[in-house]
Amino acid sequence: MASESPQYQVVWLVRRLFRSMAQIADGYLAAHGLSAADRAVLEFLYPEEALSVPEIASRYQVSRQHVQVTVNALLDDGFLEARPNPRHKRSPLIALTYVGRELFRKIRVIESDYVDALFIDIPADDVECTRQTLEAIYFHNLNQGETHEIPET
Amino acid sequence: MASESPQYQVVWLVRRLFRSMAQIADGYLAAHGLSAADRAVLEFLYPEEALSVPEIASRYQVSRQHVQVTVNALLDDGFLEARPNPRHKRSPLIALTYVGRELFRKIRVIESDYVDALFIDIPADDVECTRQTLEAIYFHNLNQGETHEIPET
DNA sequence: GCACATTTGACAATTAAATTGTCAATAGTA
DNA sequence: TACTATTGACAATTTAATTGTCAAATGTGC
Repeated sequence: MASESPQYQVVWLVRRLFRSMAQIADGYLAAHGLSAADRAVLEFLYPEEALSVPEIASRYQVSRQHVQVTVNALLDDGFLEARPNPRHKRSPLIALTYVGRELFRKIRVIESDYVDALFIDIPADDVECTRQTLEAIYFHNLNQGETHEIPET
Repeated sequence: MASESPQYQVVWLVRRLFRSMAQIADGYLAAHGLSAADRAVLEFLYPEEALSVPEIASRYQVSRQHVQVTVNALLDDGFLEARPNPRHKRSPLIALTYVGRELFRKIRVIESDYVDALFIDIPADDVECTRQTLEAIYFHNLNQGETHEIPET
């Protein structure tokens, strides 16, 4: 790694960071009966978003069918509810229930403890610089690959 | 996302970036008959590293058995070779063959094109700041979770 | 309105990455 | 030398996700 360009090292770190963060996340998510896919769906709907299944799928960049299964399970668990969709009579809008919103809030509290520990000695300026850089790369990356709707940051 | 702390946004971006980068990588890797796991193993050994399977597993943070299968396939393909291990007579050191090294070099050329495009308008200072920040977080993350050997950056 | 291509939800089969479990052989170690 | 731990091989399982298919319903062009 010593000889790699700083750009490549950033990419390398994103890959490794994702893996080790995912490993930690799996732990506390499993403790609440959730998978990473469940968490992603809840996040897209938090706090007050109402989206159809195909809309969630295009944001999450996974197949419609996979999101459908995930959403159906979360509906059964009472974390999500289906509301009439003014734009598509067949495809209801999916939104968090009160219970689902509280669940995700609890997840986020757990996560903010981890995140705080992670960033404990990083100056605010560096965090902001990193945020902007990654955001710029993220948009570039989207344009290289498939385009899809982007949540506002 | 508008209301999230910049720290949380960095974590969010790492997750999303990983996903969309992995999607692009899968394309050119599959074109060379490789999986992401194959690539990871080649990367750990590139250019001249010689590690036993259990050592690779602990760096890659996946199960020994999974790495074994991956390594065995790459041995069959002629991209890796087994060398006698002075420290463990049972567990050979795995290293790249000439063909394997050239293959990974080719992969890296493809990747550097993507990486260059990604960072095209990012100032060098910002890249360096991002690199340092992610590296610091990566080390924090490791200390929170399971400890393992870390490749020098 | 009416015909038609598209979208959607449900269901099934499949793929791929990875984990877990087991076991015999062998290696390091007390 | 005896004993515990590590290793490679193999198998079964888990999980996330894709792909394919279909009928019903929907939106759209005319």
